[in-house]
Amino acid sequence: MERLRFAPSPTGYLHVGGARTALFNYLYAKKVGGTFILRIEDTDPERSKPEYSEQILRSMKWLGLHWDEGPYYQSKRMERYREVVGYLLDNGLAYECFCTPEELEARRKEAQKQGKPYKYDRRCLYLSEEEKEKLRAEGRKPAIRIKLPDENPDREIKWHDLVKGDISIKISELDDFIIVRSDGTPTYNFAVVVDDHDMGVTLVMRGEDHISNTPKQIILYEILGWDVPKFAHIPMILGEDKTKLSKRHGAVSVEEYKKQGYLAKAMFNFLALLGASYEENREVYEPEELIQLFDINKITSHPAVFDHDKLRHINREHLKRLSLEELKRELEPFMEEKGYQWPDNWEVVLELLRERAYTLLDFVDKGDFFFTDDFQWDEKAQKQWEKGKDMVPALADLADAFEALPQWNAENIEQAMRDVAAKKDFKPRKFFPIVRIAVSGKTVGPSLFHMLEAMPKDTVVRRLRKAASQV
RNA sequence: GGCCCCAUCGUAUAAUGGUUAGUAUACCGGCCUUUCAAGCCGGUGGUGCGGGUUCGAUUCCCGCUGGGGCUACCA
Repeated sequence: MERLRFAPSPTGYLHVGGARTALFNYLYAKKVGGTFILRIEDTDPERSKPEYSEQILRSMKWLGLHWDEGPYYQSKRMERYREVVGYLLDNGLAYECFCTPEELEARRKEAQKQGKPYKYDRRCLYLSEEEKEKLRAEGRKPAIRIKLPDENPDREIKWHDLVKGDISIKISELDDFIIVRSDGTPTYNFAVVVDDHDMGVTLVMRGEDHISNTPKQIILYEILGWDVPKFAHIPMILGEDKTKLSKRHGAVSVEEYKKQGYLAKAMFNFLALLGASYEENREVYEPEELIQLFDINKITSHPAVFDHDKLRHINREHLKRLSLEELKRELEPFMEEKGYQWPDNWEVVLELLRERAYTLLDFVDKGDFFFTDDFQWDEKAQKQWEKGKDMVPALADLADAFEALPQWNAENIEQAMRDVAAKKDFKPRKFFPIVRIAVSGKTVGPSLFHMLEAMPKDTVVRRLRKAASQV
């Protein structure tokens, strides 16, 4: 039975990179009937914030990344870490280090200045009890370092990465890294090993930025005599400029995309296909399909640029697939935000609007005139209106014609419009856009006759009269 | 600087030791339409460079270049 985990640190919102890592773990676990564990890595008291944990959990739920176990919090497992450290210390596998961060930083800088690679020099490994007591008396609080095996510096730490293939690094590249801070809290490389072991994790799937941590962790497993899990490192997500995706690239948190009107399903779909593909000629999938299709061997080994255009396209496709009831439900928060009310014929309106909507936000932006009299005229509409000023008075005639219609339907509407245009000697293609602007404030939108049909007659007449009087 | 990872149209990807190097998106053009979309049709655009191996490399090997990651008492 495979056990996987997603282990975010609550130092910020869930961003799309983390979401994709979580997604791949989720897909893998679901595909093989394994367990998906959620663990919050909050060992850094400086940077971890509870509100971020909440935010991350919320984003994961929204995306449909449901975990089977957890969330576990590392901050609640301190006793266990102490226990393991005790074992390491008692057996001479780790040792206290009294060097301060400042001293270490200075040595690092010095080494850099001389162009030498920096490694901790193990000076504290050889401290006598008296010396340690003296340092303690000075008020120094020791950190704890792991003692790396040093019998063969040429020895290579290697593993077969499920995404990257064979990776190896000489043990001499590593140094005695800190596993417990002087305040007693464990560091990432230590806590992660203890947790993954305790939680029975069989496959560690995480971002590529963790590759260099992997050898350290493998050594820890070895020193502790524990089984080493499988590893899979998935490539980073990059921004348009091909550097690691970050805030300066614009929207990066899952929450933001939700606010911008993206469907959870679409995000799920897009992320699952970012750095993987399953069938030619197809890219729109339901989450269940992606679970069935998931194959870790299909994940590419190079980083991928986050393409907003593609996301928009995928979102549009999912928007089209929704039933009108589902669509209405998704739209509810956006309508509420704007203070809009649903018209009785909301189905007709949504049908008209969704043909050119990329996001949920488009419905309330591009379709504002369906929901309120207080809609905005966009810039193009203003300009075109100015150019067609001479036709504006005719809108009053059109209002009269509309009022006289026995039946408010597209055919009658079209006929009335053509009649008025003919009577005034206007070309339909010149006159119709003016009508559109008068009732919607836009130059583009749904089929005009059907759009008008979908609006209450009195609203249309009112807007035409108001516009006509603006000359 | 050191270590590690990576390299196919702008982007995401497919493919094979021999193909007209495919698909999607984006872009451009046409049809359609009152407009914008959608749809249909068509188009521009790619194997980073240099060596090998080979009858033949985009594919395999090496080097280079380029990009990315890590280099913390962050995760």
